[in-house]
Parts: sequence; structure tokens; C-alpha cells
Amino acid sequence: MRADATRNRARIVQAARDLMADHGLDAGMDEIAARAGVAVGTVYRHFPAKSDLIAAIVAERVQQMAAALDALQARISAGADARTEIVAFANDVAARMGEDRALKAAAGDLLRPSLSSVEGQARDTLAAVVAAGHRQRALYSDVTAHDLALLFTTMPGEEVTESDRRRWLALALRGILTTPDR
Amino acid sequence: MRADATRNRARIVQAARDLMADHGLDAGMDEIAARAGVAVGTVYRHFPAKSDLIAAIVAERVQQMAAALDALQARISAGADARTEIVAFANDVAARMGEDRALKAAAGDLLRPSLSSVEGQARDTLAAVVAAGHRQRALYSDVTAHDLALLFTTMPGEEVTESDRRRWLALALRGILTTPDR
DNA sequence: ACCTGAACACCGTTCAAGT
DNA sequence: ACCTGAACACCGTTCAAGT
Repeated sequence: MRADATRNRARIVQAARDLMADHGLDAGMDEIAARAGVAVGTVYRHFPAKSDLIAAIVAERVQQMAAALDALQARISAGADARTEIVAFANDVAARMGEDRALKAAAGDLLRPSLSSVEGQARDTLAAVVAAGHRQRALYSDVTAHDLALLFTTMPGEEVTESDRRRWLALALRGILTTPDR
Repeated sequence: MRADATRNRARIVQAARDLMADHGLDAGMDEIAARAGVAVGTVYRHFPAKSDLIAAIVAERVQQMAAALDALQARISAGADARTEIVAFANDVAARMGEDRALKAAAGDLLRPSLSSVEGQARDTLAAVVAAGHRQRALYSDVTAHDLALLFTTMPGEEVTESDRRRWLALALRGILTTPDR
């Protein structure tokens, strides 16, 4: 790969990331190309279709999510309370879901069988978290990692009020977390 | 309104209903016009934008939902078990949600303050159902009609497997229904 | 090998001309 | 009053020509 090609590719992804953070996933390809300082054809040389460019952005979110899950799992295996940690993590995801449509797609990737290595890692860590949740009797015994991914993907985004999103999360958590003994 | 105008309007809505049932909400305006036997301009005379035409289809779903809720409420006040009826209703909605994106939007309409008369009716009936659920101790005491509408709108559609949709519903119901005493 | 940018296809929307 | 359909705007995608 030629040096300028590598540089262009990075610039394109950067431009797409920036523009999609503001205008959502429907930022124009011409706009992205302009911001990256290349012609549209160059964008298409690196990403055959817009959906491929979006997939690249989504993959970044998967990576972030995998990292966040690793940290979560580390805290739990270091002795932290699984319930508290899971609730906090879910709240974090919910807070970001309001502005970031790529995040929702990232969670959706964990539902499908085609797993890239990062997706596989995220999924494994999620399974470890769920196992810990079971050991601590924080999660209902029938709840799986797939269930958590399912709830994360269906978590409402911008289409709903922030208070509605919080309320939704409270109901969803009640579906997977056992009632804490007091 | 001229006789042909009334007829055209009905034809356009019919065509949109048919095409959107198959190809989803992204059926083309030209396609709809052709099927209705009118020119595109005529479609735009009756519906200033495509979103207005979609709104008309969504309004039909709201109406259907209001009718279904009335029937539900009638059964409950005639002595039926609230839990059983609510679960059955939710399953019905979930089964249709897989093929019908307008249905999801219809549930979303119940979340927003701007209520048409049909929306208001649907909302009132839903509130009555929830009240009955409370009296029978089937729903958690903090659950509201708004909560039910919220869950209906966020219920996953075509983007998810049918079995995932069923599982999602089971988890969601666990968030609002009390554990039945055995 | 990779980049450029004009051109094409598609679809929502408009508007001058018709009845 | 309402309808017609060619034309416009916008955006994803392609491709012949350039380096």
C-alpha cells in the first residue's frame, strides 16, 4: 500500500467519525471526501460502499465496548459488586446511546454469528461478566450474554427523551437483575 | 372536495398501504402514484411530503391498536385475568412488529404529547388496562401506561430474529409483571 | 497503484401547463 | 379546483482520464 493511500484512508475514517458524530450516519459522501481533502472516488476506492465506511466506524465502537467490558470484568473479579458494576455500565451505555447511533449498531453486531476477533473478545468478556453475575446471584439464572447484547441493541436512542431512556433501562434491568435482599 | 379528488386520495392511501406492507416504508412515491393510477403531483397535492403519507398509514395502526386495546379492556373488566390478557396482547404486538414498521411508529405516537383523538383514546384505554393490572396485583405498582407504550415502541422489529424478539418480550414482561404466586 | 472529478442513477419534490 | 408529467435537487456510485 502506497504511503499516500494509507494516509488518505486514515483521513477518510477521521472525517467520517467527526461528521457522523455531529450529523448522524447520514453525513454525505461528498462532504466526508471534502473534509478528508480527497475526491469522492478515493473514498470509494477504500470503502466500496457507504455501508462499509459505516461498518468501520461501528467497528471502532465495538472495540471501545470490548475495552470497557474488560475493565468491568477486571473490577468484578477483583471483588467488586456485580450488580453495582453492571448497573453502572448499563447507565454509561444508555447515556451515550442518546447521541451515538453507531453504538447501537455495535451492540447489534454481538447478536449476529459472524464474529470478527474483536467482536468475539467482547462477547467472551460479556459471558464472563454474566457468569460472575450468576455466581453473585445478581442476575436471574436464565440470563445469558446474548440477552445483555439484545437489551443493549434495543435500548432506545435519540428517538426518545432522556428520561424515557432512563426509565426504559430501569425496567430492562428489572427483567434481568434479581431483587437485592435488604 | 371534488368527487375525483376524494377517490384519488383513497386510492393513494390504499396503494401506499399495499406497497409499504411489502417493501417497507421506503416504497417510492412514483411507484405509489403508478399503483394508485395518478401522477406523482397528485400524491403531493394530497400529502405535502412523503412523511405525511407515512403518518396517514401510521394513524391507521394507531386506530387498530386502539380497537385492540378496547377489546382487551372489555375482557378484563368482564372478569378475565389481567396478567394472561396483557401477556397475550403483548405477544400479538410482538408477532406483528416483525413485518410492520408502521406499528412501531404507532406505539411511538403514544409517547408524545401531541395527541389526536384516536391517540388519546388509545392512551386512556391503556391507562384503564394498567389500572386493572394494578388492582389484580399483576403489574408492579410503579408501572404506568407510559411505560407500556415505551416498551411497545422499543420492541425490536425486523432487525432481529423472531426468537430474539420473543426472548426480548419475556425479559421486558419480567420488568413490569409481578411474579405470580403459585 | 492510486487519485480526480465529471457523469449517471435514483428518488423526493416542484411547478408550468392542461382540463 | 384538481390533475399531469417533465424538470430540479440531492446523494450514492461509477468510470475514463490523469499522475
